[in-house]
Parts: sequence; structure tokens; C-alpha cells
Amino acid sequence: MSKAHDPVSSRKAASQAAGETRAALIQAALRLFGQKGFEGTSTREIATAAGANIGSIAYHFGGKEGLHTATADHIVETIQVVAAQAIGRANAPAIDSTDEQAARGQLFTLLEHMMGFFVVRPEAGDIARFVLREMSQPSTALDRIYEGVFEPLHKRLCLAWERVTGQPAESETTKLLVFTMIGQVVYFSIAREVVMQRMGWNDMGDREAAKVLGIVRDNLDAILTSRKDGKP
Amino acid sequence: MSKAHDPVSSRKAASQAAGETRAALIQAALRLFGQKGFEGTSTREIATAAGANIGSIAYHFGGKEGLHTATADHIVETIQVVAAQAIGRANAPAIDSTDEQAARGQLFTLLEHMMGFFVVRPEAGDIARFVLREMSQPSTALDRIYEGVFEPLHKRLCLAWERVTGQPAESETTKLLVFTMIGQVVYFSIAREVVMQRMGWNDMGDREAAKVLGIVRDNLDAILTSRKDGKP
DNA sequence: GTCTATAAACAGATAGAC
DNA sequence: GTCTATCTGTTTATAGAC
Repeated sequence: MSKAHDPVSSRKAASQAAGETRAALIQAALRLFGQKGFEGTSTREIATAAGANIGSIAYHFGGKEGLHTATADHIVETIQVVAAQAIGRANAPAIDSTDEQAARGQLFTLLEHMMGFFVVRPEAGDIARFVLREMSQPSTALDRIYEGVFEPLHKRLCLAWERVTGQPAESETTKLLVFTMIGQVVYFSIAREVVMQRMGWNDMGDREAAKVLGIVRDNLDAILTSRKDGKP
Repeated sequence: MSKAHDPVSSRKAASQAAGETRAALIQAALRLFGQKGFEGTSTREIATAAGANIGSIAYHFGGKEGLHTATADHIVETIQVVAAQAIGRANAPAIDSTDEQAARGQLFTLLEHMMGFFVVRPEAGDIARFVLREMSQPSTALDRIYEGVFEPLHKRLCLAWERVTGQPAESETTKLLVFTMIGQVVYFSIAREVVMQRMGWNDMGDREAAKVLGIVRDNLDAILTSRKDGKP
């Protein structure tokens, strides 16, 4: 048995399938880079956490830096998939009701999905921490995430905002308002531990997330209403 | 006077005054820890940036970890001074007008000072980045900052909130609402680079800060109004 | 593809001269 | 108080066995 040069059939039972080690390394890197930072994490640590060896990082990514950018690309892909679903659902009811009412529902749905993503998905916390660290120290990894995730998502939200308030999507005011909405949501992801301590919460599960979402949703409603009536 | 063991009078001209090296080290550590993280920064780097040598870190702080906690303490002291001034000014007009109107002005003033601190003070960006990094990786440094700055400031804001809306300061809703206000402000400090890129700004000076403050202030106004009238 | 051994660079801590 | 030299451990990267 066992052709020596067939990588799949000749693999011994203990070996992982093609790409599995690669994926495990990215997963471990995402978590550790997020928790301890790029320089704060050693390749040995990542390899151990991924159940692989140190050499595999050089083999799959060329080195530590290659693993870093590969992790950034993985984040972009992950969020693009989630965002596409969220936008798809947010757009769904827009076919029936055409105007401001539907657009407001769209904003609420997008907000809800953002909030849900940061709480429910186990990867989300790691992603938020990773991106956050990149922000303090501009890198090529951040550029990829900005172009792949940040800018398109922000533009999408600005567009929905325009449909509610009538204010042009690319106006300074609209762009800043959308940032304040994003800021509210991501803050609970960033300052998770501090918030939990102050609130007396033991963890941040569905119940807590729902409570936060309710508050942010009410805020959005109040801001939209004031922008609609007070300053058309 | 002038005993050989008087550390002040016997100091030669080229030497720095007492505590000057110490202060320079803390200042450099604050910036570098914020930018590159604790593990990402070497003691040699800090010493060079401070115009000192590596040995001085061991002498003044016992080691790298000692410098870390000393930096956290410096942050607590800095913010406590600034916060005391801000609260002092916010309280000033409260003597004349007794009720909700004055309390609302107090909240606005506190918000304005927070925003101003994050933009005007050169240290503020470094402080925000430092604290942010600590948040992702709970440490004793974060505990000091939480107890010395975070909790007292949050409680103070909740109290002001109660005076405007009537909702109890320590209720779940009030505490979360205050977090959403803080989140809006700090987000512009955290995501500074990303915001500037999206806004097409070259830097974040007084003009830009005023624009952001105006938006956040309007948001606060809209939220307070909705909480006052809609849900008493 | 996976894993080990090793090399070259760099980390923080320390002892002691000045 | 300041600065240099040095010790010890750890880092990433690499070459090569399997």
C-alpha cells in the first residue's frame, strides 16, 4: 500500500487533513495575537496551541509575519461572509415598504447583527481584540482590514442613514453619526471586562447582550428622530 | 549644608535633577507601551527614548514590571487631576439653578472635557492606547486604573444622569446608557487613524474635535430628551 | 507535510566601575 | 545616580531527517 508521493492516502492516522494545520494555526494566532499582541506571542506558543510544531509556521506562512497577514485576511473573509448575510436580511423587507420606515428597520437589523456578532460568535471577541491592537500600530494587516471590511461596511451604514434622515450619505455629519453608532457597539466588545465588573455581571451572554442591544437601539431611535424632525 | 550625602546639592551639572530620569522613563514607557504593547517594547528601547540607560530602569523601578505599574499609577494621577478640574467646573453653575437644567449642563460640560482631554493633551492618545491594551489582557495595572479612574468617573456620570432623567443612578439602564456615551467619545480616540482616513482628515485638531463634540453633544441631547419624556 | 536540532540575534536582570 | 559589561534564557529562522 501506500504510494509515497500521494500526500492524502499515505497520511498516517495521527496526521491532519490538508489545510487543517494551516487553519488551526490561523485560529490560534487570531486568539493569541488578540490577547497578547503580535510581539507578545511567540511562535512556539501558537504552534503548541494549534497542536502543531514550530516548523509548520515557516512551511505554511514563511514566518511569523506571514502568519500575521494571513490572520488579517482570515478576518476579512469571515466578516465579509457574516456582513453579506446581515445585509441580505436587512434588505429583505425593503422590497415591500419603500421609504423611510423600511430604511429605519434596515438600520436596526444591521445594528442587531453587529451586536449579535460581537457577543454570540466565539471568534468575534478575538477578532475585535486583534483589530483593536492593529489600530494602535498601523500595519499592512490593518490596511487589508480597512479596505476589506471597515470602509465598505461604513459606507453601507451611511447609505441606510441617508434613506432615513434624508441627509447625504457622504456628508461629514452622516459619517460621524455612523461612527458614534459603531462606537457604542464596539465599546462593549473592547471594554467587556470593565463593563462586566461595573455591572456586576458574571459573563456577557445572550441576556446581557439583549439588554445592551435594547439600550443602543433606543439611542439610535432617539438620534434618528431628532435628526428627522429637528434638523432636516 | 553641602554634606556629600545630600543627593541634591552634590549633583554635578551634567546630571539630571532628582526624579527627572524617572519621569522621562515613565513618559517614554507610556508612549511605547501604548504603541507597541508591554511585551513588544524592550527596556533598551525605553531607556534610549528617555535619554537614559538600561540600568536606570532597574534602579528606579526594580525592573520592567515595576516600570509598568509605575506607568499605570502615573495615568491614574494624571486623570484624577484633570477630572477634578472638570468636575469642579461642571459643579460651578449648579449652585444657582437647582434642578434638571443645571444637571444637563453638567453632563455636557463633563462630556466636553472628556472630548477635549482626548484631543488636546499630547499624553491623552498615549494614555488611551495604554489603557486599551491593558483591557485586552487583564493585569494588576488595569485594576489600579479601574479603581482609581474608571469606577469613580462612571459613578459620577451616573449621578449626573440621574439628576437629569430621574432614573436611579445605579440602575442597570442608567449605567449602560453612560457606557454608550463613553463609548462614543473613546471610539474617536481608539479608532483615530481609521476615522481620519474615512473622513479625509489630515489630522485631528481643534476643528475636527469640535465637529465630533457637536455630534456627540446632539446625540446626548436627543437621548436625554427621549428618556425624559418617553420613559419617565 | 511534519517534526527536530541548531544557529544567530535579542531579551531582561545583575554586578560593579565611576 | 549613572552607565557599561556580562550572564542566562528565549526568540525566530533554517537545514535537514523522517
